[in-house]
Parts: sequence; C-alpha cells; structure tokens
Amino acid sequence: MRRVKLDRIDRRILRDLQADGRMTNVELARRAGISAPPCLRRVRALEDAGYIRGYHADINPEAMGFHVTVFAHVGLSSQAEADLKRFEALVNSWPEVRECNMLAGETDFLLKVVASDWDNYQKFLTAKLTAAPNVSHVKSSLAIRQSKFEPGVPIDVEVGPEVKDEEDEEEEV
Amino acid sequence: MRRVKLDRIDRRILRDLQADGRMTNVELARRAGISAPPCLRRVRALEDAGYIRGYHADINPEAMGFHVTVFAHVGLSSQAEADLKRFEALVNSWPEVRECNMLAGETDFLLKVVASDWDNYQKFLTAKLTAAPNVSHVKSSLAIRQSKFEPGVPIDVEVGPEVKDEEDEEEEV
DNA sequence: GTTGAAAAATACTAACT
DNA sequence: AGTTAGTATTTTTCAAC
Repeated sequence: MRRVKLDRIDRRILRDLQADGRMTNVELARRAGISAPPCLRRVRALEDAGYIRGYHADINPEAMGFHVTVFAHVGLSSQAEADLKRFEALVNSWPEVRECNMLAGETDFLLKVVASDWDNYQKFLTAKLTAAPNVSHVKSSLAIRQSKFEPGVPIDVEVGPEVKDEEDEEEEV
Repeated sequence: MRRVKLDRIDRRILRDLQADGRMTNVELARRAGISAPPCLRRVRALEDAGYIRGYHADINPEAMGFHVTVFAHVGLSSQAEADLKRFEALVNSWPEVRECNMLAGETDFLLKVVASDWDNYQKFLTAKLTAAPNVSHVKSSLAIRQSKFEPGVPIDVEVGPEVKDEEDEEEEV
C-alpha cells in the first residue's frame, strides 16, 4: 500500500473511473492522453495504493423493491469504547443498514437504512435496532425523496485538497 | 425501459456486480451457472430495464484528502414546492454535497458533505449553504468515523422484497 | 525508473443451433 | 440458453527515453 503522489493524469483516471467504473482501459487512456499500458499500470498502482477501494454496480433500490430509505439517529447509553465497538459489530451484521456513521458531540450514530416499505422498517426497528443492547433512543427520519446522489468524492483534475508537488513540470508547447 | 421479473440468476448477477463492478462476464457467468453469452444478455437487459443505474469506482476519500464528512440538517423557511426545487438545484451545483435527501415531517433536508478539513467545511457553510436563499437553519454533525459503508442495497439471491414468479422451474438433479 | 509499442492471451459480441 | 467464430480488450514482454 505505497502512497504515490497524484499528477493530473492520475486524477483524471480516478475521476473517469468514478463516473464510469466499467470504462475500458483504452478509453481511459485516450481521455487521459496516454497510451493504454501505462494507463493500466497507473490504475493498478492506484488500486494497490488504496486510492481505489473497489468497483460497484449502482443498483436502483426502487427497482429492487426497496421503496423506503430511513435515516436513524441512534443514541447509546454507554459510550465506552467496548460498547461502541459491540454496537458497530451488530450494525454490520444487519443488511438493512447500508451506512453507519458515528457523530461527534453526543457520541450517537447516524444509520442509513433501506426497507421494502415503512411497515418493514418498523419491523427492523422493533426487532433489531431498539432491541439491541445499549440503545437508549432512536429517531427515525423517512427520506421522502433523494434530490442528489453522487457516489464518492468530487475530483477536480487540476486542483484539489491533496495538492501534488512535482519536481519537473514540463508542459508541451 | 422494460421491467422484467427477476429470477435467481438475475439476482445473483446483480449481487455479484454490486460487490465487484468490474467482474468479467465469464466469471459472472461461471458463478451464475450459465454460459457467458446469455449472461451478458441478462446484464444488458438489467441495465436497460433500469435495475443497474451505472458502475462506479469506489474512491477512498481519505486518500484524496477529504478528511471530514459532515451531515448537515437544513431547514427551509418556505416549503413551497418551487422553493424546494430551487434549493435542490442549488445543492446539485455544489460538488461538496454528495447526497441530499428530503426528510418527512418538518420538510427539511439531510445533506452529506465532504471537505478537506473542518475549516474548509465552515467555508462551505458560510459561503454557500447558510448564504443560500430560503435556508433558515443548519445543524452540522461531524462524522467521527464510518462504522459501515456498503454501497447499494442488500440482495438476497433466494428471497427479497421483489418476489419472483417463475412458470417453469426446473432444477437439475 | 518510467513510458510507449507490439506480441500473445483472454474476454466480449454477434451470429446460428 | 448454448456453441462457434469474429472482434476488441487486456496483459505481458520488450525497446527507448
């Protein structure tokens, strides 16, 4: 897991693969302005370095019958690290929960939960979430509609949070 | 965009492609227990029917320098549909916001925002979010750590919300 | 040490059975 | 849905900068 500095080409590759994870290597190379072999090497290097965690098909939840998404704020009684870990392990075993984030301040959790309908969500709520040890309170917020859904992070080819420092900068004139 | 009924093989394909979006068609076919050409035909059909919305590389935010994820609860002054739409359009123009869900009840929004650091998030907050028209209040919750992150939906090959009805069921003995 | 070019191996696509 | 054949892509090897 070597950390390599990213240049413009790497950023472009990451951006394009985030937009279309099944883009062929030749198309990727064409857009990046390099030939295919070095492009593929860069992709492998980015994977090995941990920049790319994986590739996923984006499945339409509605089509699969998951008509409701609920954000559940969960407060725990004990905030001892061992208890937090135990809760997290439990959450990881529940397929309904797609994301779980621990929030700062009140040491509570925000869960993104999918279910076929509201009735089914409540079954999850009573049978699993509120029944779990250490859970003190749960506030469920039904997502009416998803205004925006952009997987991943914003990647600007030219400038970004992780600035690159390149010794020899040579641009073609 | 024809809606087709899913059988076990379709579910398996969707599950495998969600787990690994770059899985080769031959591997996909091998796992599904069919040969490659009909497997590819199924994949194309699933794409056309809207079950598969796309494919994305999963980029590590930390590696890209996005060290903070913040969930922002946003309340609006006006809940008129036109104002909601205007806010949603604005949100869509901000790359920092990766997800935006409208919640039931108080007609407020839950935004998932990424930034390089807390300072940079506050810049977004003051310059964009709180400065936006119609925004009455914003409550920012910093995500300390991500306990679970499973893109997509749970796909059980055998049983799920969308039940299949197959006429001719013939299992090999 | 990294990049570009050409080879072989493999996978994908489109016919037909 | 399976088989075959043609096409494109990936991967390896090798030469050049």
